[in-house]
Amino acid sequence: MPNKKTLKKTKKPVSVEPKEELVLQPPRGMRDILPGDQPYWQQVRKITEKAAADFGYRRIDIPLVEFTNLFARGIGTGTDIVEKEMYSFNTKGGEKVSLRPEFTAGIARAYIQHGLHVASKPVKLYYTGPCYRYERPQEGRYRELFQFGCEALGENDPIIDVQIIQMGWRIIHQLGIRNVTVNVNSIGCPACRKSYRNLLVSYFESKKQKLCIDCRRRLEKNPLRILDCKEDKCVQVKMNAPQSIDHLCDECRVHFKELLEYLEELEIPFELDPTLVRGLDYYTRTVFEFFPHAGAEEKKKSALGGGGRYDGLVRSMGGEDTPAVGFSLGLDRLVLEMKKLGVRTYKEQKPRVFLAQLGIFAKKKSLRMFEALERSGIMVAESFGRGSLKSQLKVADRLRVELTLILGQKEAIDGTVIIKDMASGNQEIINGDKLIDEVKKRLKMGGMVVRNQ
RNA sequence: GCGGCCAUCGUUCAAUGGUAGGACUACGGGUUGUGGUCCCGUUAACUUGGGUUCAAUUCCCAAUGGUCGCCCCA
Repeated sequence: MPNKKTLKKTKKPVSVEPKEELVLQPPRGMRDILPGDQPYWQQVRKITEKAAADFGYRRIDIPLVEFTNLFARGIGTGTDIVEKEMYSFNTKGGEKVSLRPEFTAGIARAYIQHGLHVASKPVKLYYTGPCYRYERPQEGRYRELFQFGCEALGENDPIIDVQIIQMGWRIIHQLGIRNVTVNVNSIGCPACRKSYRNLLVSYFESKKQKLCIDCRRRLEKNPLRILDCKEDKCVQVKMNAPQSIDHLCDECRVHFKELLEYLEELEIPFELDPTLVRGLDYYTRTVFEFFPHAGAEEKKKSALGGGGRYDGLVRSMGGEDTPAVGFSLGLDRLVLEMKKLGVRTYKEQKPRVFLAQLGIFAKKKSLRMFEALERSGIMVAESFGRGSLKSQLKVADRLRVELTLILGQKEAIDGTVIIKDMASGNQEIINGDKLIDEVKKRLKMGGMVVRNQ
């Protein structure tokens, strides 16, 4: 008889069209959020939606799929997100579409399309849902990521920028993540950015030989990004580089100055970070990121969220001139951070009563009894599929219920129920009509006893 | 897209060039309708594809996935 190995060897070479094997795993970077993690997610949903409501933001849902050029135009063709991270495909009808890598472009589109600008300004919108980026996954970084964010459209006053920062910070704080600072910077408007850019280029040109290879390339393509580089030698060079905040035009400078004043008014820890440059083209003036500070031994952490002003986006997409500012939070990262910090979430509602049945007649009757208990607001657990009373009690014990109701053949016929106190083990036969009242009474008593101890 | 490390029951940790063992969990049992401990049992894994070899879970290569760093971002 051939053994497994020889079978393997004699197997035919893979045919042109091999039978596709079912892989019990989602594609790379995709993951399940299992019941064990749901309390965290539930908490995140609760806090974010509360904050949105408190600040007067209304929910908007936009499609997961948009035309690819919406993102290309909105986010910028030179950005990494558009250049190499989009899930793009052609539909059967030949449309070029992509899964959204972020929300802002789609929201700007919807804002223009539906004439949302007729509402009084600012128009405040919030969103939540998945986005897709084809990146190399690692901790806190997935190809399917969940975001929550807010956009305020039609308001130029820096106080709204601060309010946006306040919201983001408050959400993070309320989730129990207390070790967070806000990094802020202003990258100016297109006009002053252009002159600053020239200044930067000429500065780095003079120090070109001291830069890393990547940065020499960036010098041509996107010199602002050199400020982000972590290479030691580049860090050295950029220490003395001209800073964007020193070269803002008058209007942008005033905007930023006011923003800082407002920010100081709040008790939010913030840091001016002249090297903060965000990767999306549409940003103007204010940019910010929420950073958890790492402990001494810990590696550096990635941003929990960020945002900024995008005064030119709506106009560039064909809408009217609309200053706007927004932020988004990476929910996966928030959950990750909550878990790391050991943040407590709400307790799942646990059943306090277990219903056990024995025998065919009782089994049938227990269905109704279960419903009656549920209807009167008593959360009941059961394990109807199990036969023996013993195994049902084991389950009841594992669930740590306070009471177990036992409905056997005899009780079912008599119209009674055994009510068993799990702590003491004492049990009593009571009339079926009085069951609900008795259970309610006992559950309250149980609570009192615990408190008096 | 680039580089490092890793890959064994559901989880976790072993061992081994001759196909794998424990712990936890799950399920069942320790007689007739009663739970926590204890005891017994059952289910359950070598990521995939090549190569070396008489023989690969073990060695080599690749793919895939995970993780970490870079890039970038939430």
